[in-house]
Order: sequence, then structure tokens, then C-alpha cells
Amino acid sequence: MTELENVLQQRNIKPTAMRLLVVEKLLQQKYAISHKELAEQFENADNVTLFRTLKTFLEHKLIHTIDDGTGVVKYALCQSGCNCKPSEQHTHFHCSQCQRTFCLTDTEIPNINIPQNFKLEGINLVLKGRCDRCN
Amino acid sequence: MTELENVLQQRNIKPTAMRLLVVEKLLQQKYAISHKELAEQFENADNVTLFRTLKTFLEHKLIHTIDDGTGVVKYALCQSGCNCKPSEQHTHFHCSQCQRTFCLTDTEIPNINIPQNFKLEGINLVLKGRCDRCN
DNA sequence: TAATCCTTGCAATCCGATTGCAAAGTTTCA
DNA sequence: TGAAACTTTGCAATCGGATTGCAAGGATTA
Repeated sequence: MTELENVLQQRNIKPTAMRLLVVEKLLQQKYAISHKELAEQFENADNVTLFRTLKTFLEHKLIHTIDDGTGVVKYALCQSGCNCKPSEQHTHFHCSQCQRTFCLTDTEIPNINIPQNFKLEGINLVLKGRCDRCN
Repeated sequence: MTELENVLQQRNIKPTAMRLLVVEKLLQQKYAISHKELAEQFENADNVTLFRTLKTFLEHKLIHTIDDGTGVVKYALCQSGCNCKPSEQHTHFHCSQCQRTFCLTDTEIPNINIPQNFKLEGINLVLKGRCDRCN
């Protein structure tokens, strides 16, 4: 069994050809990637299949979505063991110049006060600005 | 000059009939509201005009958009004097049950470390969970 | 091997958002 | 005041991302 197959099976996802290709691409990404960007790398693949593959990955928490404020949903692999729960808060940095979205894994999210009787389940924190290259 | 006209003119927006209606509705909202929700309140209005009205308001910083993670952009009036700059960070709370998005004006956003040579221009912080009514 | 289930690909569709264009309304200035 | 210039509005059409239905192909199980 290859490493890629392993990644899928750890999340109880059947390793089909398409899925292996997609997870391979995702592993290569340094930044969060949109469906469109992914699709461009699979010229022969059907868009619907790609959507469904991503949906499957989402359901099995292999990836998570990021809302960087551009209106385009982006995807990134979850850290191993990530359950996408509040305790594992995702911080991202979106560069307004190059449009790349970085995952800031080592950034701590401080405690935030919420109104009484509100129950917190998750946090989406997106920083916007210029990255080191575009500065 | 009415109060509504005043609101518009403070932002250098010509007070047309449509704009007055829209800003009136926005003032009435306790929560961030989507284009669709707004459109439902103006049965006779053209969707395009509403889009353009909102675009005008955005350009003149009378309103700002909120990305609550639902994929639907929502709008809310800026605080008076708000320039939508990092110093005026918007925090919002999105209820996964009733789908309402609250503006948390009195919530302080703590300092966040960003990588070297990254320049911060804005922050989008969305808390997700259950509001007091849906708890 | 037959029955079943899951995955894939195609076509069609949905819906939010945008664009082009012409009509209506407003402003400007001689 | 009235003609020219500009802005706003409404309609029709279009775009593009995302979803759905359905049938074919492939894998799984008994």
C-alpha cells in the first residue's frame, strides 16, 4: 500500500484513482487551493467528479475549507489528527496582491469573549494584507 | 433634510429614492443581511439596482461585507467614522442554527502574531456556534 | 456468476452576480 | 429657460461556480 492510499484509508476513504490523484496534488500545495485551480491541473477530469471528491474529503475531514474573503472557497489538507473542532482553530493569511492563502499553523488564537449564553463551536480567522514576497 | 439623507450625504452618496429605501432597511436590521434577504423586502425592486446600490454603499464605506462562512455574503452598516481599516476590526458571530450573523461590536480582537515581513491590512474574525436563542 | 453498491462522466439546471444598453431622471451652465 | 452632459434605473442577456439526475462503468459481496 502506498503512502497516498494510507492517507485516504486513515480517514476511511476508499482509494480510487481519482482520489489518489487529488490527494497527491493537495499534498504538493503549499497554500490553500481553490476548486478552479485544482481543476486546471486535471485537464481531463470532470468538474463534477472533482467537486464530489472534495466533498467526500470534507465529509471525512481529510481537508477543510477556507474562507479568505475573496468569495472563492479554498481547500487545504487538515493536519493529521485534526477534527476541525474549535480547539483546532485555523488561522489563514490572505495576500491581497498575489491572492495566495497561507495556513498559519503556528499562530495562536487568543481567547475571545463571546456574549452570554452563546456557545462557541468554531472560529474562522483570516488575516489580510501583503505576504513577504509582495511586500 | 431627513436623517436618512444625512446618512448618505455624510458618505458623499447622492440620496436617490432607492438608496434611501435601502439604507432605511439596513438601519432597521439587527443582524447582517444578505442581498437575497434584502431583495425579498423590496418585491418591486430590480435585483441589479439593489446590487449596484450595495456596491455604491461599499465603495463609499457606508456598509461592509461579512463573510460568515455560509458562502453567502452579508452586509451591515459601518459604525459612524468607520473606515474599514485594521484598527477597526469586525468580529461576527454566526449561528449555525438560525443562520443569523451578529455584529459583536464590543468584542476586542487581541493581538496576533504574523510571520516576518507580512504586512497586516485587515482581519476577518467569524465565530461560529449557537446564539442565545438557539442554545 | 448474479446482485448490489459505489464511483464516475455527461447533460442539464440552478442561482448569485455581472454586463450592455436604452430610458428616465438629475445637474450644469450658457 | 433649455440644451448638453452625466447619473441612475430597469430590463434582458450572460457568466461562472456549484448542484442534480441519470446512466454507464467498476468494485464488492454472497
